[in-house]
Amino acid sequence: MTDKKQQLIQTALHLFYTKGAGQVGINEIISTSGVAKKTLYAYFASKDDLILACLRERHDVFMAWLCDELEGANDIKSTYFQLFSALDKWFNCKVPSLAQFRGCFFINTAAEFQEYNPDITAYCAYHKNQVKALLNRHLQGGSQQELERIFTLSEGAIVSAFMLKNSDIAKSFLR
Amino acid sequence: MTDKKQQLIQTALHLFYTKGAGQVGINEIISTSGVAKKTLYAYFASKDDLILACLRERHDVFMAWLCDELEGANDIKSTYFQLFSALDKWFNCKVPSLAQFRGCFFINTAAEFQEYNPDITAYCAYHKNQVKALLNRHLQGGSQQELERIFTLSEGAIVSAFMLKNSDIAKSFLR
DNA sequence: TTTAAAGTAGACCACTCTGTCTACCTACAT
DNA sequence: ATGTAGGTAGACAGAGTGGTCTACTTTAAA
Repeated sequence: MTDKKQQLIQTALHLFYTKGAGQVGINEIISTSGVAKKTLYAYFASKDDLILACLRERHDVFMAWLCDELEGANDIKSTYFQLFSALDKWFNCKVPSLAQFRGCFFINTAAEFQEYNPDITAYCAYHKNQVKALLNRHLQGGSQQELERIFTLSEGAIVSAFMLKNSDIAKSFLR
Repeated sequence: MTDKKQQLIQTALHLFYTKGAGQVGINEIISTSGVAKKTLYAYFASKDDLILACLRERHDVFMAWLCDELEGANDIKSTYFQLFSALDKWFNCKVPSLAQFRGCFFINTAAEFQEYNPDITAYCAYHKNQVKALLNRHLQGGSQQELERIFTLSEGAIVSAFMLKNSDIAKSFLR
């Protein structure tokens, strides 16, 4: 992984996440990153290809963070508590690696691309399934219903925190 | 409200909802609706203005439907049951007035526009608050926590049904 | 010192987009 | 009958898009 490639991914991810992938043009990415357009197209076949790379990058960072936050949780109660404690930190911008909270990058991107680019929406779905699988690993012996409930509640919290600018919503599930 | 104006709103809403507002151009709207471009700009100041009109239209239709579905619910249990029964019908495309399920129009649109157009995101937030207020009216005497829980769970269900193409998710909260 | 790989700057192409404008066409009330 | 309001068709401007290409520069290994 070259220096320039990483530089492009970092810059693009930041812009895509804060403004929405559709609102950010290639020219903005190259001028912000200071990398030439030719170099961008040497590493990425298209803008969509770059978006996919950003989704993968975000997925890796997000999963690493969430894995860490859920460490040690081994039943419904502890998983539930640690999950919403983690979300609360995220919503209140206390997790530097996730950048300033602007909702879920995958939900936002999937909403923009709908079925225009199936690869992108498929990757967004993949991410959500991975999160769900991680939760399932911690809910040892928990029912499928419990998993569905905790996952869906966290999805709703992310969306609500973003749309209603209610960054303290996760707290209401901690009591 | 003129004939042509309604025609434009209906056509635009359908296209915006199924493809995403950003993916639909003015030219597609006029050619699909059979209304001249000049007429469109006689009724709407800009594309964003038309999007706002579509959000308002969708809000009216959606609230009328939800109001109806929640009729008679007067405690936590009945509200919860009627809400998720309604969502299940929506997800499985059994509500003609809401058109084929493609997630929440307001969440999708807010995700696309982020802060690029504050009027649009503000209206999307307004819609969610109205839904929440409606639920609150049915949860007579219910705690704020119960309201937050049921609202957030339904938001999560809408997002999950769309992203994971899991149209039966609402059923798992009925048992 | 030479050579090749990797990068830069930015002109350029073909296309799309929103929004404006001209020219013409009804329908109908006065 | 004529004027007016409301409509159509579509050319057009101006800005912006993703992506390609040429020409030049830097870097570093052989």
